[in-house]
Amino acid sequence: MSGESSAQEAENDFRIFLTQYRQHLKDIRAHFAGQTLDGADSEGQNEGGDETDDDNILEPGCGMQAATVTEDSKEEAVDQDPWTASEKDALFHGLAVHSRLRPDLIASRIQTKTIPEVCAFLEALENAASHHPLPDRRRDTLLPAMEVTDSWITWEERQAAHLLLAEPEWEAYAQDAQRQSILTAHPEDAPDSPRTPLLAQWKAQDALRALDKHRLRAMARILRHGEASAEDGSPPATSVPDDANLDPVVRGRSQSSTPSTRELSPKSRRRLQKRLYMRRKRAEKTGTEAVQDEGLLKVGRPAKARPPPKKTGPPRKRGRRGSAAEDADATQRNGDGSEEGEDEGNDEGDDGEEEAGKGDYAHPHKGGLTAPYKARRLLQEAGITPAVLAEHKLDMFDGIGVARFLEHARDDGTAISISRNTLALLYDILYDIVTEIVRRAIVSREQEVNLKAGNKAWRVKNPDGILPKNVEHALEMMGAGAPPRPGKRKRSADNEEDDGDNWGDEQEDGDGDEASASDTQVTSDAQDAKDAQEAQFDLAEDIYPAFFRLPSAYAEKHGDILPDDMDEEALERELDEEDELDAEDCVAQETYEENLWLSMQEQPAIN
DNA sequence: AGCTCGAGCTTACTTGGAAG
DNA sequence: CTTCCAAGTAAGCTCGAGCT
Repeated sequence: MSGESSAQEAENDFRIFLTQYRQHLKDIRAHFAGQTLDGADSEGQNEGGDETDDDNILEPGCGMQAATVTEDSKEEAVDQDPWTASEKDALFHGLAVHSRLRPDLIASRIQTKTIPEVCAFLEALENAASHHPLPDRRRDTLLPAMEVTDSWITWEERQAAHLLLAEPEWEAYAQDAQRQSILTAHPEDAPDSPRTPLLAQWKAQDALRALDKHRLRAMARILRHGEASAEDGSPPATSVPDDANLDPVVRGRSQSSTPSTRELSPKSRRRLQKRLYMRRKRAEKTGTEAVQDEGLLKVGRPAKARPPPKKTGPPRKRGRRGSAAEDADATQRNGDGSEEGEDEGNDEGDDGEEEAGKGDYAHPHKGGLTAPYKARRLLQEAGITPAVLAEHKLDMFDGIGVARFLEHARDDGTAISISRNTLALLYDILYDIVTEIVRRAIVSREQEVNLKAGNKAWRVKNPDGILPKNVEHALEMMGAGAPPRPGKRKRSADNEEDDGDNWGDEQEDGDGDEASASDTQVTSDAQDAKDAQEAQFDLAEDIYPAFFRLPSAYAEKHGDILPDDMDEEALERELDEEDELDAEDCVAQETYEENLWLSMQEQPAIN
């Protein structure tokens, strides 16, 4: 057949897949919203239809306390905090989304109830259900799990690949349409039109949507500049200063800060001394004069002069080069202004390209802006400042570290990026975890201080301070072991012994020096390596381990799995039934897949 | 405190290829 | 042919760590 008809066929397949995919998406969203497939909310519906006549009793919105579930279960379910209607709503919502086996997830959804309280409520519900037995439901009335053949999976994979390509385009289109409608609602000539701030906001959003390694590095640079200006006490820059616009001398010393040596801490003083020493050594090596300014120098390779243009011939066309390229050019030239030996290069410049090969000049063939510079320029033009990054929750992670992770994430060298939303989500997760750790550490410390206050044998030096061991205790309570402490690379044997002794001492009366606890660490290299390896595979699940609750009905039957007086005939019968059910399921599966293939032949509704 | 080494980072240069 | 692009590379700076 012709390629045209096969293309049409593929397009039709994709439309069918899309219809199914959207339905599936809708179902999943309904599930997580706690709704049943027919769109009704899950209120009052327990899993497996556990309640029949009790709908009115267990209805979450009825405002009754859990203690009123049944008379018999009153004792178990009574607790100090009666369940409000909204809490019961949330509980049934959670039951629909998760299951009765995961009270931890349900409790986290309710937020105001603990796992034991949820367990007590579920127990009460089960007791209530046991007093109102359900009609015997045969297993063959339940829908089997459907297994499809490889050919269907291959077909779905193919369609999914198409979807993956098409989705970003659709999203962009939908967003454009939305923005256009907003702009239409706000005419430009209207007084106090929010168009300008909106456009600026959208530009920033677009610049930060997909963050590749270059943008991540540019972000890290912006944040670093922000921090540096904050430390200097200078007003925060509204945007990253463009080096090209700075005076070369100022730029060379842009990070210079010259505090008096006497004001410096011993650590800073030593750092400064080393810095100056290294400058002297480098100057000796190159035969130049060392810069004795205490501030930081401009890092990076110094720029060479460019050879002058040819005296004959037409002037070079510079039409398509952007202004930034001109700026970069200027940067490179200006950069040399502060360097030693620059004058010679300029003096000899009139000799033209003859001299270019001698190394005094840069190569006459000048490159354009490279990707890192373009990313930097893009963010600058979009008005990305540390405040904007903070607003988008992008100031938590080190951009360089994330960029390096992305670089190593794929072996095939494919360029990949990370979504702004993903980073913001990680920010939220980290925020939640750290908040919980801090909360538990404070509680741990308060309890410890209270306990010790009643006994004169204990001496608490700093009752308001949180100790590392409190944090470790908090981590233990959350099911995560204490992270490996940062180790030192090499220590002499005697030092290690000293540390070992101190470690024990400071564990006992560590109240005096909380901040320097990391100095007291002693772990063997092998242990460090092992811990590091374990830490590498830590996941969020390790922080919050799953809490399973086996319903009491299961626990009671535990002893009867293989009774001694087993009825062989009954067992045979049950196994035969099992086989029959399996056979029926297989037939159902085949029918199901046949229907799937048939549904492809129907023209789907295009939406 | 002086000195050395090396990692890590930034910046600019080089150069082959693509695009106009 | 000119201009632009971008990966790779060179050059320089800072700083941590460790030795003497």
